Amino acid sequence: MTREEYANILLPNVKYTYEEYEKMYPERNLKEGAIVSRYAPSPTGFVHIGALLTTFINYKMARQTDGVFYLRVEDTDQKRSIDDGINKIIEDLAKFDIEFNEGVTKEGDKGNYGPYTQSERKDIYWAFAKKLIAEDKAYPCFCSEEDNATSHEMQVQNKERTGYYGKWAKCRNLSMEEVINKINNGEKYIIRLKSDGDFNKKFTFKDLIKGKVEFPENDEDFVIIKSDGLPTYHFAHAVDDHLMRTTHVIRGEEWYSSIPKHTQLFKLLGFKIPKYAHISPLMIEDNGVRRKISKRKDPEAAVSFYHEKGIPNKAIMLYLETVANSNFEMWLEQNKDKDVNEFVLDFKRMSTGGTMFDYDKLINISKNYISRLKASEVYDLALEHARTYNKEFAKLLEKYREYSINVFNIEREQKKPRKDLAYFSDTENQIWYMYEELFNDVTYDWQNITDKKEIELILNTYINEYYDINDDKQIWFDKMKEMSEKIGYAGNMKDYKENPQNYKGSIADVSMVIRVALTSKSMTPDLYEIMKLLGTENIKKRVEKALQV
RNA sequence: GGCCUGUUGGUGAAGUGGUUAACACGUAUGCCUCUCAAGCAUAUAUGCACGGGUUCAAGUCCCGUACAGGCUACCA
Repeated sequence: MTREEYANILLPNVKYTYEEYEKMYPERNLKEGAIVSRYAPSPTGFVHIGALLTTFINYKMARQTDGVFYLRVEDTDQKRSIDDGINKIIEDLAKFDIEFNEGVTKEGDKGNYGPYTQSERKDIYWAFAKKLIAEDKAYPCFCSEEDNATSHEMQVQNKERTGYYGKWAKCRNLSMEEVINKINNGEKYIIRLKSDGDFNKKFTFKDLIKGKVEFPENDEDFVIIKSDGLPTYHFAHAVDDHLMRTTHVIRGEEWYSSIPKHTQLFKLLGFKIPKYAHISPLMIEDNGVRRKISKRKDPEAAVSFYHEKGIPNKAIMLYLETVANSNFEMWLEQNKDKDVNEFVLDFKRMSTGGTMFDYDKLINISKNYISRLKASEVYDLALEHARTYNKEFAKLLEKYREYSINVFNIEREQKKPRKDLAYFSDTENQIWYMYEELFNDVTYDWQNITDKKEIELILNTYINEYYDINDDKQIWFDKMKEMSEKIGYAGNMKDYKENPQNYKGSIADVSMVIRVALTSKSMTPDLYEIMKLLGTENIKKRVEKALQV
């Protein structure tokens, strides 16, 4: 029996040979330096912030080099897969403007390197597994779970390294005849790699982010084909990334330790080793302990958390970009007029340790981002958020579209726009008083001036003698000064601070009374602009209402 | 237990052997034709985890310790 025949018995009914597959998926014809990268999730239907970071880096690297970014579904673990999970992932990523130019789409596969779903590539994996068996670089293993558990226990007891290697690799030296006999007896088997590595030998490896490192060679005969016939991650990674002609494998740090396995597999398969970049995880502080952000424990791990909070997706991307390359912030500062996409991401500037997830920073970025938008854009985003999370308020926004846009425009179109809205779940809280419908059960906190007579004096004097909707801002302010002085208040803060005993208070106190009467709040944006929008009728109504209290 | 990696202010970080350790966030105070926000100004590090060593000179190179993270599955 030749080794080819033997391989055929172990992995029967394979349609094509590995040589044929190699021909089917030729080298890509891309310009020098173009990066082919991918996002390869398990279809769990859930994108978390760490995955989004990794995906973004993959996407951006391909894009900035005119390369290819594709989506591959890693569903070799059927237990973890969720129906429709991949569609959810595609939708979520689209919200962040992450789009694929190849791979799985909602309408099926796109591109010439498919199928892009691992469960549909069984024949391909088998073809390459056969090659390894024929070359005596892989072998069937009949060990049961219990066998392995026993070995593991003994290894722990003897303080030896755990794993299926060396003398623990019981099936490694089975002869072809012994194997055939076992198969004829109906024994189940998996395929393991016949490792040629020596744990006591080291090799150096260069990671694009972490730099040069030494690893011991892999001597474990790890599984490449599982009992369900599907490949393990390791094997699928080697075969797929080779055949799909991936140039850069950019993935989470949890894979870093698998480098000895992966490079060995590529070599044994005769593949060119791709470049690797391992991204350090996003960390979170939990009771004084830093740990990797976790989907299960941390609400902020789920991308949906930010959606609910109303942090714009673009702001999240800006934050992730600063996490990826901290000089991005400085670049933004110096290139305000340029498109964000012009920023070039650099592996060398990525953090080698875990980055603490900085929520305050995210909020700050979001606040700045929103402040640079046009009022109509803010309106659109606010409405979109309200439609899902605050339906009543959404109705108001829709009913008063133009008016609402004007509200969002207060102190916006100026060189230093106002920055008080950081996320859209806060919208109503920020502007509710601008809507008559919501201005019902208000209470007034008059701050410094508590005497009712004074309040009446200020409001009446203002409405009857000074207020005119047609005043421009300067006149409006001059009048405020004039009135303050007339009724015994300092017209400007300097005078008041110099001789407080000469006045009942200052223009600030007078303005405050008007502000509270009109909005019921002591902190608002520019009073003049608010009044302009409220209009004479509402202003009079609100003053009356305030006087009745 | 083993194998890798990391450790600069409250946080993210710049820094790759040589003056007073960038910058941003946060915090505090002050300034401003009204409040708040913004803006501006100022302040905010027991000398870069700790202990040794190399060097004329070390966050910056070497060794050890501590702490943290990842991996150590027929999961990805």
